[in-house]
Amino acid sequence: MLSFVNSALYTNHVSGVRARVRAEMTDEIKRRARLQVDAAGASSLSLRAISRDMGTACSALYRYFPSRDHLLTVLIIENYDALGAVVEAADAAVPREDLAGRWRAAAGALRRWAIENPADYGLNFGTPVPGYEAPEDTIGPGTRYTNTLLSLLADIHAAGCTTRVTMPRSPQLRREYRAIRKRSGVGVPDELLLAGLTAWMGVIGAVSVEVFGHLRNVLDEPLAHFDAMVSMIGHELLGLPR
Amino acid sequence: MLSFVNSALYTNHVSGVRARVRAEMTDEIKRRARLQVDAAGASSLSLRAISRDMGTACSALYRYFPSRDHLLTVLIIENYDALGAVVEAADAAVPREDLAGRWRAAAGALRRWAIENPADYGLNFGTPVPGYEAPEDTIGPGTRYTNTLLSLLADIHAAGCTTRVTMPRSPQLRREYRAIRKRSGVGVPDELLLAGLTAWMGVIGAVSVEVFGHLRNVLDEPLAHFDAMVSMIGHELLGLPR
DNA sequence: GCCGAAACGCGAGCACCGCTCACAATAAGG
DNA sequence: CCTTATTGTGAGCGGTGCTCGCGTTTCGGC
Repeated sequence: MLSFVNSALYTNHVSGVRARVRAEMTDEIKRRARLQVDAAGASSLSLRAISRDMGTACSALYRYFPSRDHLLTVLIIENYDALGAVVEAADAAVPREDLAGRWRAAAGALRRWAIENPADYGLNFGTPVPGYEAPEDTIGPGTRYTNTLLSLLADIHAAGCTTRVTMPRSPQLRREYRAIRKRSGVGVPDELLLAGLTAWMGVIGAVSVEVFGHLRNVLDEPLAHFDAMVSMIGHELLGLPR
Repeated sequence: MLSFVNSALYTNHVSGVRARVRAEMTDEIKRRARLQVDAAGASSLSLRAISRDMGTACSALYRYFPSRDHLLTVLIIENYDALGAVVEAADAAVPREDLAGRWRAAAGALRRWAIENPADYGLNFGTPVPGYEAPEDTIGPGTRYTNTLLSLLADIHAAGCTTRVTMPRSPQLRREYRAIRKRSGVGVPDELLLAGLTAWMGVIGAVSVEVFGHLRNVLDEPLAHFDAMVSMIGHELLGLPR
């Protein structure tokens, strides 16, 4: 998929009255789209409904977004950015040396954002739209919250925390981890990388299971369990002090 | 939502030619629906397309399924059943006393089913359809694969495996876990329950992250990491022998 | 075997959707 | 001022889920 954001059309010029009203229009469309997604899920986002609410012709919206999927892509990008912002802020609010507190804060912020924006979380972390398949524009912002977790992992390693986790004797897996280190620039040993990936997937799984409704007849108040799980993962897998 | 499966309409009588052709028709609709879901995702399941392929009027399908959502519900129930079957079979194929092997087999079977049926996995474990919200008919079959994991957890406890995991001093969480024990009838201690829930959520998270495409620029071959993670969780959290 | 009742298939139709296109109105810039 | 690019419009195409009245077919009890 081409990066429509930077194409000739759909580009806001830096100056001029027309550019300003165009930006306002774009924001208004996104705002109403987000309302619809939050109210009834991404699958029922309707450009016609937006145009009806705005009092314009439905075809006018295609001057701002080439298709419904592109509008969804913009929402996904903004979601990744918002999630990255809250995770970064939560991490930054804890003293650098309190590694366990930073881990708990980052994981808790991710969960809180998901609980407060379930439709947005579902849009980014749920079932992908069939023909859609994540355009290039999304992978950049998508790494923002994972970068926070990765640099936390690097700090954990730098602080000398030792994992109890051991690596299996798998050359293929060691090659994979080496590639991750190269791409991310985070030089943590294999054992800590395995622990960190497991911690990440555990948090994503816990949040997904809760937000997607699979805990309805299991836990009445999932927050207590989530906190216990995150603390436990930090101590048992990441080697953080209690 | 009412349990339409047992309503006066949509119920197959036990005898008669008409009942048989009705059952065949129902199966044919489900078969083609599953083909559509696997090909293009659940959101693009179209009763009209099914009727076109079958050469019948689209309104005729409503004699068999009251709505598109009810057809999806039936598919979800069958998915839970199929997943439960493969997890049970994988667990049953390992000697009872090989607890670590059973854990690896069950988790691996869940992942394999998800990889082989990504659209079905997304249907059951992904973003829920907005107005939909899991009717009562689904929670029964939905517990089948979790029951396998729960009884495995009970066997782990009965075998005397000791978890390193410790519980936080939270009366609320202990109350929640007591309720889980009561509902499930599995009498494992709080620490093992915390470890087991974490293990379950870790597996769901790992599978979701992979199936939903979030590992594309992270891991080339996620199987090796998944196996390492599952083994590590079994050893470090569930207290299983290596 | 007959006959009323239930189930069935059909086609038209309603309201909605994404998206396209020719056309008119409008604003920007040389 | 006037050309040119941008914007808004409304009709229209093909698609969707779903409803309803109609005629037909089959079942079950008498």
